[in-house]
Amino acid sequence: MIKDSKIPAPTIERLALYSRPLENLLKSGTDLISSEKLAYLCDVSSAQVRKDLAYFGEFGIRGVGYNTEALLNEIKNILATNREWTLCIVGMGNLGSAIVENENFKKMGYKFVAAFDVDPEKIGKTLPCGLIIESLSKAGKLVQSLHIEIGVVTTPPSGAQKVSDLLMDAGVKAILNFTSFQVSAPACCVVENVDFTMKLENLAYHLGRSQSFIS
Amino acid sequence: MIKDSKIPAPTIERLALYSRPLENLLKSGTDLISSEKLAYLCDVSSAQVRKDLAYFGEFGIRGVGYNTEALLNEIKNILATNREWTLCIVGMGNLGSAIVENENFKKMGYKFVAAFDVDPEKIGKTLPCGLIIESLSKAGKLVQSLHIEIGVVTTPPSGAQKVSDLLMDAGVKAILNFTSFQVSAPACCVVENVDFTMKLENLAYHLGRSQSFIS
DNA sequence: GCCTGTGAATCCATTCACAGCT
DNA sequence: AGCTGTGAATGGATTCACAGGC
Repeated sequence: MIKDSKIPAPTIERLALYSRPLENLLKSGTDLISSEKLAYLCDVSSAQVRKDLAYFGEFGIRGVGYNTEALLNEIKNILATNREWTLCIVGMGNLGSAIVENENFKKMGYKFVAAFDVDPEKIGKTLPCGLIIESLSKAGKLVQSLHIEIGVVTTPPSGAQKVSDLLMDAGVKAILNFTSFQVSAPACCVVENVDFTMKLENLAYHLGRSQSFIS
Repeated sequence: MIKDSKIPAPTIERLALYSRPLENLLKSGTDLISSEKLAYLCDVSSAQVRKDLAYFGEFGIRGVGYNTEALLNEIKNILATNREWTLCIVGMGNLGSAIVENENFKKMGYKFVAAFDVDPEKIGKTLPCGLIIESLSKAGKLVQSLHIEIGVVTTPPSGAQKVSDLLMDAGVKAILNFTSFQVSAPACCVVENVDFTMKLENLAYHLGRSQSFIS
């Protein structure tokens, strides 16, 4: 199904991007879409859309466009988002709680089956979603018995690497890290770091520059 | 202070990255750092560190390295994070609430001065941080009177563009968008889209591929 | 005529390798 | 000797432009 080995990382990110408007188009009954239109909806170039898709096959019809539903299915298949994934989360502060409760994740097939913390105050409490907060010391066993595939880290930054290592040792194959500490991992695992204070610093940079033009 | 116009976007992102370990090094009393060491801590190449910094000036001493404190200050100055920024947030669901409460933001100088929602159930409620949730209809006036510079959007995706437009019309110069809808903006404004379900899809892609090697 | 798929050309970012300073 | 700063070389990704099929 997949043509060949080396696909640019930005291409993968954009596939996820493309799937968003496709989902909407499908609901609204639009069953045909051109690269031009999809590109517009995602704020990229049409050549980019065509090239990205061409890495994985020939999904379109020349002179016509892409079938919305078929294309969306292909993308989901490529991204492996047409199945359920089993996750756990460590660090049940404000952010962690918000993330487990997020209905969107569940809708998209990301299912939290365990929540951990080290704070004795929190351990044992039941979350609105029904999960009971477990001691982090149980993570090793639960990752195995519940076949947890992805670990989400929302601890303070100082604990991020240790927690990630613990989860990966226990068998987790991917880490989604929300702390400001850049987590590293062996080649067998994948890590995504999502530090959103970094995004704010980016905004600050641009604002700072445009303001200095005025003064 | 800044050498010239076109600086690569990845460079800006990495400056924020560099500031994290520098902050720690400063606290631990390390007052000298080489590009090699800093690179190691951030998981990039030392040439990359030097090139990134060289866009903005000559901060190091040949044969010696960089002064930790001076370098951190330069970076903060470049990113314009050595001052306070005034923010508001729209959409007080789980995620929105978690973000306003985030102590880290405040510590870094990002100060929320208003929180909005459209849900009459939520309007008027007081948040733990002390802010009262206001009706979105008051956003126009409050953005002006409180000199709000950055708007954070944590609404459902369907409302993201409308809310962003409203905030930008009112005078906000930057949007941090947490919804899955890709918000676009006029040239005078900056938008950062932080869709973390996209990060999960990325992980799923890699996991899906490595599993298909086994089967 | 219209729109996809794709080699070729272009653009951009990273890495190399070394000159220059301490 | 050690480490920065930087032109030159390399490697990737995006855009161009058009051939191929509807």
